[in-house]
Amino acid sequence: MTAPNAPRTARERARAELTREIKEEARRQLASVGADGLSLRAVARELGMVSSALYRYYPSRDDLLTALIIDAYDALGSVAEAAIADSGPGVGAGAGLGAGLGGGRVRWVAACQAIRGWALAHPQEYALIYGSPVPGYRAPEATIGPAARVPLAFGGLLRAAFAAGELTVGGPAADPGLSGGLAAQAEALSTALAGAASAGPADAGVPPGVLVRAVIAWAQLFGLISFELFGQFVGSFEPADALFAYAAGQLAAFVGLA
Amino acid sequence: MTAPNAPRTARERARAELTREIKEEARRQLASVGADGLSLRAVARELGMVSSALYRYYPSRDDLLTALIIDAYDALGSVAEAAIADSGPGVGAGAGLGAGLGGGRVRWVAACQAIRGWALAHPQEYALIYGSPVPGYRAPEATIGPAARVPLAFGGLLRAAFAAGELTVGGPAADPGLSGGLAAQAEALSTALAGAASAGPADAGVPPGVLVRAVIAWAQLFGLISFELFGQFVGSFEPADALFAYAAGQLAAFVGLA
DNA sequence: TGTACATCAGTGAACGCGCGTTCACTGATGTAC
DNA sequence: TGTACATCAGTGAACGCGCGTTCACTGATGTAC
Repeated sequence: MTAPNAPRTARERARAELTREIKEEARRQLASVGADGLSLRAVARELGMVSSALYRYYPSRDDLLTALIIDAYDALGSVAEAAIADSGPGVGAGAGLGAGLGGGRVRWVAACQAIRGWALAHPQEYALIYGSPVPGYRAPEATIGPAARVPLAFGGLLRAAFAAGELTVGGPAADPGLSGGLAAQAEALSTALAGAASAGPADAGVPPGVLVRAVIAWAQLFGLISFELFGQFVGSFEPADALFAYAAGQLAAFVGLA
Repeated sequence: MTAPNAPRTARERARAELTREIKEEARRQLASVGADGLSLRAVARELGMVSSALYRYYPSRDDLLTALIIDAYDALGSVAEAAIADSGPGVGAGAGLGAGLGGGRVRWVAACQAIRGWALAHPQEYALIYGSPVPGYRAPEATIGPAARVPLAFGGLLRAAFAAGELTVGGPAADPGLSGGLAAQAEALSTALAGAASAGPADAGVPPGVLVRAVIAWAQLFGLISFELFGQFVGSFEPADALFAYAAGQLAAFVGLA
């Protein structure tokens, strides 16, 4: 049996290609006019077809938007995953700058930098998934999986670091501990993470305290990127490279990555 | 001389009132349809006037939007300022929960909570000023002052805490120090802050390291709020009250407020 | 206090625009025999 | 290999909508004498 999704006939090949081209043109327009300015008619115009023809490929404008959202989540997700994978276990132990740092910390910083890099290169796509919601648009279920890739990547990183003994649990002084409700939420998330990851049942979950801090750090990461992208730093910390590098390191320390 | 801006004639009173009513109706619509859905015609319709009449009050749609943006910044700014002022120096030293906490820390947490509270109560106004930029809209200079109120309030808080000896400078271990460029940016911001505040020339500025951390904390605050508001916590940390309370405390510690 | 003129708020019609979506159609591509 | 039919991509016109903004107008309110 050959690949079941490979297009065979000329018609199928043309359809697959146009479906892709429409999405690419839509992405191009998204980059210049934003999500609300995205128009089927403009996309069709640019592609040299009549607007009604697009309906053979996407049943509505919202479906096209959904495709772009899923693509954006997937792109950012694989960027983060690749950054984590590429700064492998050997890097931290190697010579030079990385010496003395745990692999987990190196991977954490690499992931943060990679995410910021993607956001700066694709601001409108970033805004599409992490900016204010498009009014009247309700994200369908199909976006949930792709949206979870970045948090899952961080979760996997932490699990590995914890297993390797690189996590300083409850490190910083003056940690008042978690309230009951917060601990419960963290526990629920921990088991969800354990279920989603391809981990054996004996694999211990990350302690809830670390998880809570990781969620905070995750939100912070996107807070920094949004501020930079949406212009809150104009006139002070711009360019924000140094600020971001510093913050990424601080965040790693905050979650307990030595 | 009486107040020069007080309306005297019936015409002037009517004009002032309608200018306000238009803005209020626009704010109401903003809350339900978002910034892009805001339409002059709809506002006029709701007010029982003809759309062209609005042009006697606001020269264009963008001017109306600008008025809403300024109002939103001002509302959030005064909420933050009030929270800081109301949790005065005596609070931290009082009995009960606050015992042992510095006034600066109490004020910090109060400001964070107040900002979050306003954002949850006015999500669309929050999105207007801290969400993704409205495409095609360029914020005029008049928004700069109001936009600065929240950062200035935090800045004043830190200056007061520093003067009171409540700031643990360079506290947490493993602080790698600031790179040259980052330190320079922080210094520039510090002098700008000192100039903006109503401080005597002998008033010492907050150390740059603290300032950098404060900026990071500031971005984090809005990262958390945005995640909560824009739905990234759906299904895990929702409600986010406990998470936020914990994070606010951690942030205070991060900037050095004991 | 009364009158003549200037100012200004609000009207209603219109301009010109772009949008998403539907629908009957034509012609090309694919499939079964 | 050839023919008959089914499938599907793309066309072009149209529907119905709402928008921001302009403009000549009327009638009411304010001001100066």
